[in-house]
Amino acid sequence: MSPYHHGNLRRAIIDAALTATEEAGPSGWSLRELARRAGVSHTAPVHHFGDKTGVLTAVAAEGYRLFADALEQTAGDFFEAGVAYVRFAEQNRGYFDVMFRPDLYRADDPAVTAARERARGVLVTGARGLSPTPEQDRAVMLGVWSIVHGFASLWLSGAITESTTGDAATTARSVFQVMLDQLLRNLPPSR
Amino acid sequence: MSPYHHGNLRRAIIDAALTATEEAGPSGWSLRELARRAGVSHTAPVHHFGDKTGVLTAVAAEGYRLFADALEQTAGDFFEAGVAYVRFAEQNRGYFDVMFRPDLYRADDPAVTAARERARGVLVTGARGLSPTPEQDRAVMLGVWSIVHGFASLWLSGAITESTTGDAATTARSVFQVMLDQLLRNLPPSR
DNA sequence: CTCCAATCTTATCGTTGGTAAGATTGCCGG
DNA sequence: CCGGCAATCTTACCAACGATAAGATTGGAG
Repeated sequence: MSPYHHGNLRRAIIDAALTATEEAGPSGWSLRELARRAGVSHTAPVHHFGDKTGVLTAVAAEGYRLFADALEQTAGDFFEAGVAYVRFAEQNRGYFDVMFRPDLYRADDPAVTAARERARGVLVTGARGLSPTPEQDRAVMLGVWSIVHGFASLWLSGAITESTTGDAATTARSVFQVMLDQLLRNLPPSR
Repeated sequence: MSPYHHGNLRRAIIDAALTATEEAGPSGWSLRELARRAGVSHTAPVHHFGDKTGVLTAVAAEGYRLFADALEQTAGDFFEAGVAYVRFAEQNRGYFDVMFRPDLYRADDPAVTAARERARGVLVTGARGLSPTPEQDRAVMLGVWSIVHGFASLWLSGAITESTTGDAATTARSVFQVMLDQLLRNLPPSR
């Protein structure tokens, strides 16, 4: 029937973790359940991930890679980077729900930190020159990050969805417009 | 030695859940461990909470009550309500880490929804009249909520702490100042 | 003082994460 | 073509977990 060797078990387990996370959250599934979904014994994933934390670490690493890709593709348009942030969260909540829960995985994993820093870079460079004074660069960066991340988090937790029609990106656009309008318009000419 | 009846097991279990959550996150402890910390058998909590989800529901309910209290005490000063939001998250992360993870508890619990709506009320009424036009009231409310919640979340996840000296409230103050400055200053006179 | 209801314990079950030891198979060097 | 090694997967097992059932203890109302 099914061959002894799965073929691409690593991929299958990660995919199973993603769909399971979308269905019941990162704490709503067991490693054994992922193995069942992949059609292997419950210890087969050990060889690829070590333990359950390893699976979540792999999900986080892959998530941050895709996340950084999505942000970088907005190339320069800082407003759209914010929208992309929210869109990623909505369309990839399996990744997102794990990524920002560092207590669930090994946050110091090299693959994770590398991709995370890449994503962070888009925010940092994008916020540079957005603030009235250079001293406030950091505050603006944190502010923009906060509003974007906060909206995405609230959306995923269902706090916003309830009383809203349309997708997250559309709603986010109108919110960011009001909140960042003056900030984006009042750019000092020299910076 | 220890009496058959604990005295106030419900309180003891909730407190144990809070400290355990602060130490290892809401998924980092077992119901049996809480019972051990309280010095009772591992099934004693059942009578008070039903199951593990019941404990987390009780934590969330109590958290939202304290949260609403903290927000309401800022009475009118919307800026300080935002700071109080962040301060609550920092000083009560045991509660906060559970509250905004509705997949962990029964989010439709009456006690939870009541206190949550009370907290939400502070935000909604505070944001009213803050936007340039009445049509944008909702967008501003979501925006302010997003930035405040986002900052608190990022702080707790350790994303901000790294490169910052001082407590969360101080940093939040400087961030909110930059981001909400113009919004708070440009209030239309009539509203 | 009695009895009932609240509270807590012991016993047990199926499931989980993790480890150890062994079976299967792809594949590389000869 | 093939021998053997390393990667991959399995079965067997363990302690811990969440949950349920049945029974023991105790405080308090009448």
